Amino acid sequence: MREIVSQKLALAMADDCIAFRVRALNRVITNLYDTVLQPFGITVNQATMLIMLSLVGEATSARIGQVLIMEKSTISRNLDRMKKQGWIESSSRDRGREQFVRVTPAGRELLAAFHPNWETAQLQASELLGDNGVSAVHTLHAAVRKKHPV
Amino acid sequence: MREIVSQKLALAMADDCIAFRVRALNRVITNLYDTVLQPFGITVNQATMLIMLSLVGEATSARIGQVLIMEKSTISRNLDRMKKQGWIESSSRDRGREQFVRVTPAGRELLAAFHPNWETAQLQASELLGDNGVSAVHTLHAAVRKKHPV
DNA sequence: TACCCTTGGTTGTATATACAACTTACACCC
DNA sequence: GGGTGTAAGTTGTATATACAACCAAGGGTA
Repeated sequence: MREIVSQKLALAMADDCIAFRVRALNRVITNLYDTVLQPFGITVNQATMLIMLSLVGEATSARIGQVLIMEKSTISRNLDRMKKQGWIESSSRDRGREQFVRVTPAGRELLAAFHPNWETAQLQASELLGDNGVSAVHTLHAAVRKKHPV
Repeated sequence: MREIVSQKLALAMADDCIAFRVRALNRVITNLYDTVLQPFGITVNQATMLIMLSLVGEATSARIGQVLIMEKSTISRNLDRMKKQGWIESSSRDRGREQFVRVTPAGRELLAAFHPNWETAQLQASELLGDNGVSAVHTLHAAVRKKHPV
């Protein structure tokens, strides 16, 4: 009896679960990008941070978190790895507890270097998701953005 | 000069990047579910595996990977954790290298117990994404499913 | 039978992620 | 000035994830 009940619940959850679907989507898409970026020794996550920093010039950890919707401890450790690679550096504009980081020339070179591969991944992702799928992704991101304003 | 070039590239990537958006979406949605499931000591990932196993009765690691689009090493370690919790057990139907797992009664009880909280997360996610967003998630998942047939 | 190949699973290593606890620097207020 | 609180970052711990390397079992074939 309990088994029948849990079966029905399981079926309902499997049919509707948003998290499962978003997570599977994330794994597949992340893999596409990580695969094409792998020759450059950078992950798609770090590439995203590099792109964002390149755009804004320099930013604090907290600012990166707002823009990219990332947790501060994740950012702290990722910045460490990127500094070790020489792609970013601490800015001289630090004041007190705030530490500004900016992209180094090597970081900018890397960004230009991996751009074609990023295009490849974009193309693969677009083909996989279709035009409607791609705009859906933008719309979905805009929706979560509302709850995490920049 | 190089800076100007990399700026333009960065802008293009930031504007269009599918991976960044999917990954941010994943973080936000995963968080909703993990938060409401936290009192039960289960993560949304493990809950997904529990639901799937409950539906199919029993399955091998490889089968779980096909259905949930998960890498075998991830599954191996997650099954370990779930066994330690007593939610699943090895089935007697093992043959050779294939190891079937199935949900225990305790696992079924847990599933029934957390169902209301899962509903809460579903509601929150639906409100966040809107009706169109929710169906977009289903469509996107169906698209990746095509490349990872069950 | 012996060899080889494929498939299922585990383990090592590294990144990504989140929460909690902690440290430190600033700001504010009395 | 001194206490108090808040905000920025770091570090500990645990899960999730992927790839590579490995081991084991089975199957096929010469």
